[in-house]
Amino acid sequence: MYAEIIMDIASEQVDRVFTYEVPDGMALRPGTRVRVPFGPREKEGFVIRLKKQAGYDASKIKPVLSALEEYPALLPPLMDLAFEIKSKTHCPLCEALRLMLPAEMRGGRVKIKTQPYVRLLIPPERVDEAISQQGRASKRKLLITLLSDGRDHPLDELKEMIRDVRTPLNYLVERDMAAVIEKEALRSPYYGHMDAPPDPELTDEQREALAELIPALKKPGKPFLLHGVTGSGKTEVYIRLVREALKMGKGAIILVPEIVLTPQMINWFRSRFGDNMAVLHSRLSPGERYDEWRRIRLGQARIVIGARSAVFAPVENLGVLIVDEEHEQTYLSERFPQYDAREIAVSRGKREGAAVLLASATPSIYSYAMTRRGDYMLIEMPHRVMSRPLPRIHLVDMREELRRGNHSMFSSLLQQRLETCIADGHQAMLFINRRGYASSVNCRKCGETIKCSRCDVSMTYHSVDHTLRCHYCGEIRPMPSLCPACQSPYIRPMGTGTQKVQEELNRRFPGVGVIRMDMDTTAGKNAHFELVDRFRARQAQILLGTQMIAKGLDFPQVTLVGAVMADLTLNFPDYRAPERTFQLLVQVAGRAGRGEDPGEVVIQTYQPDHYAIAGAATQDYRAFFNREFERRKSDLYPPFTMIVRFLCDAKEMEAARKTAENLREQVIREFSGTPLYRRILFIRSDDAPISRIQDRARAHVLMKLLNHPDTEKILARLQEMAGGEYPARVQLEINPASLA
DNA sequence: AGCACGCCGACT
DNA sequence: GTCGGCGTGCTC
Repeated sequence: MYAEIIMDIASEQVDRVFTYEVPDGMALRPGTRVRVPFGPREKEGFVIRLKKQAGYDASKIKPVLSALEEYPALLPPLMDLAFEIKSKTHCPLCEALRLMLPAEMRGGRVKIKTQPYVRLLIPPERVDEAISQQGRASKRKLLITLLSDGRDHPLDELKEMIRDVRTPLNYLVERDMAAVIEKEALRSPYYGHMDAPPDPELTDEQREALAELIPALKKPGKPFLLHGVTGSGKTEVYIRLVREALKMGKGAIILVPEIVLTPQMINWFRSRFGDNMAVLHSRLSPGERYDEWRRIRLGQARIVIGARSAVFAPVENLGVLIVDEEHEQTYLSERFPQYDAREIAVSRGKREGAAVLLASATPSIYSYAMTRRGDYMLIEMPHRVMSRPLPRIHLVDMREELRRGNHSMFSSLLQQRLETCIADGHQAMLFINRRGYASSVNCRKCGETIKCSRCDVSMTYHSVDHTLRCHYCGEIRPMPSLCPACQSPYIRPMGTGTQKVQEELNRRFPGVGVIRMDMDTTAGKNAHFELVDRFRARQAQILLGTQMIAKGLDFPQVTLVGAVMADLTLNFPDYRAPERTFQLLVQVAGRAGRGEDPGEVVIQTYQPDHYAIAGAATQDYRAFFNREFERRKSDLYPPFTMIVRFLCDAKEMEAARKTAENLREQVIREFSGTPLYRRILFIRSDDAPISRIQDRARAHVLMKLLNHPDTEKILARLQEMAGGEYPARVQLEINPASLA
């Protein structure tokens, strides 16, 4: 018996099968990971296929050394999916296969899950003496007493019994009276069972949605797009659908955009499904991730909730794949191979006969367009649960405010509504999509803008520590007092960010608690949860933040939501700017009025007539879609075309530019005069909009290709070109999330 | 990806 | 005369 093996080496040069002999008695199946001799070394590889005939010079064939697991790590349908990804993105097969496994599984260093335990080092006969020596340090006495039973105690357990146990423990550890040791954890990482709340009564809309969805578990057809307004109870639909799948003995995968943003959803699922559920996301420790993956692979957990990469979770007999907030950018992988988790979900669902449900309050233009073409089935839930009204939305024209002499960042309406909200004891959320204090620092004399020395972007002023920061590379510099170019003292911060809004709030509403949530205040591992908890516990009346507060959060006490500068995203140089603006504003508005009291939203803008902003104010998705769809068609943007680019980066701009120019010429030379050339609507090479990031110069070749079956051939060739040798590093991006 | 083999400059 | 630069080429 022989096995065709792909080496676990990410290189095009070994991206082909190698034939090995399977020793007698070794049970191998396709998908099993193996250790094999490869050249002078040993390597890991994947069994792709078994065969009777070697089909290769028998004297050169070596035997498989061992299987790395007793079960195939790759399920057959996921292997097929890897082949599909390879053919779509033209990456080595090994790279596609790696997506299916937790990273820590590779390289032979399978981590063993450990947990800190505390052990007392004082001999039993001297314990009493030690206790009496602690004087009035009651926590130390208690700790020694607890540990004196001779057992090792889990640190977590001690933390629950003694508040701030770290202090007495450090004291004992420093004096060699106790030690913290890592032991293999025997429990699954679960916090025990949670009481399931009673099932809520379904609304008519939820019932109708389920009536369409549940039959698809038995007889899958086209993917579904569920368009349900914020607060319409989509999560309950997911739960019922998953429960039906379980009843049929099938598994489920639920993708969420960012785990930290959806703790509530996780809790809901955990309380309903308990240990039958696994969670996969980047904040798990490597050991936890591996354990969760194994629980799924071995069938102990049939339900998976996770971020993007969970679409590859090894669930057998998959019944349903759900993509929550399907319009989110996070479903596009930014690393290579670049994949779109939504596309994978659709493909995997079709391959494995599972129902696919994409859902959002603000569907992506792409997915909604698919329902118009009849490729996806549309389900609508236009009303909130408990007949709660959608919040009332006010648009404020900030140009008008300026004309009336109000030069501040708060319109008189927002100011007045904030006052009322605070006086009524309610809570408010303020949203501004820029962190820091100001967008840039400019000199009023010479016009100089202070830029980062390593990136071609203006630096942002941070008032807390009076520094300038680059949001691309993290460089921090003190704020200068003189213009670096002309030495004049007339430099000052321009624009508005979260910090400046906070300062203004403190001035206008002295004594009112403000919590600011942005990248700067959520750096720590749990900072995000702590801030959310503090706001929920009403320790502050105003939550101020960037887009991280726009989504998923559910604070019943919030009655007022303000978008301080709604135009910020609209002015991004990106064809998706209107789509993003609309989505963000609708999501932000959806944070208001989720409890008993009705909500109110104030959107401040300089472009109240823009269809993205006016559309968000009326919450009319369909009208927005129709308008945006027409614009995409007339301006030739996706989904009618594909935006493709070679991104070239190098130490020197000259190398990046030369590479880009070379690639552009190659493309033209290759296709001009062929029928394929008509598919290339546009090609040009240029410095990238951000021409330097982290001290790498960036140039690109931007192309627009007409969507057509032929286009595949062009992409395949472009992919090959990207793999060539150039003075700069080259990456081919297809419909990238950003063109920066 | 490694790691060999392989053909040209500065050292004992 | 030898050590070593890293340019092509192979790994079942």
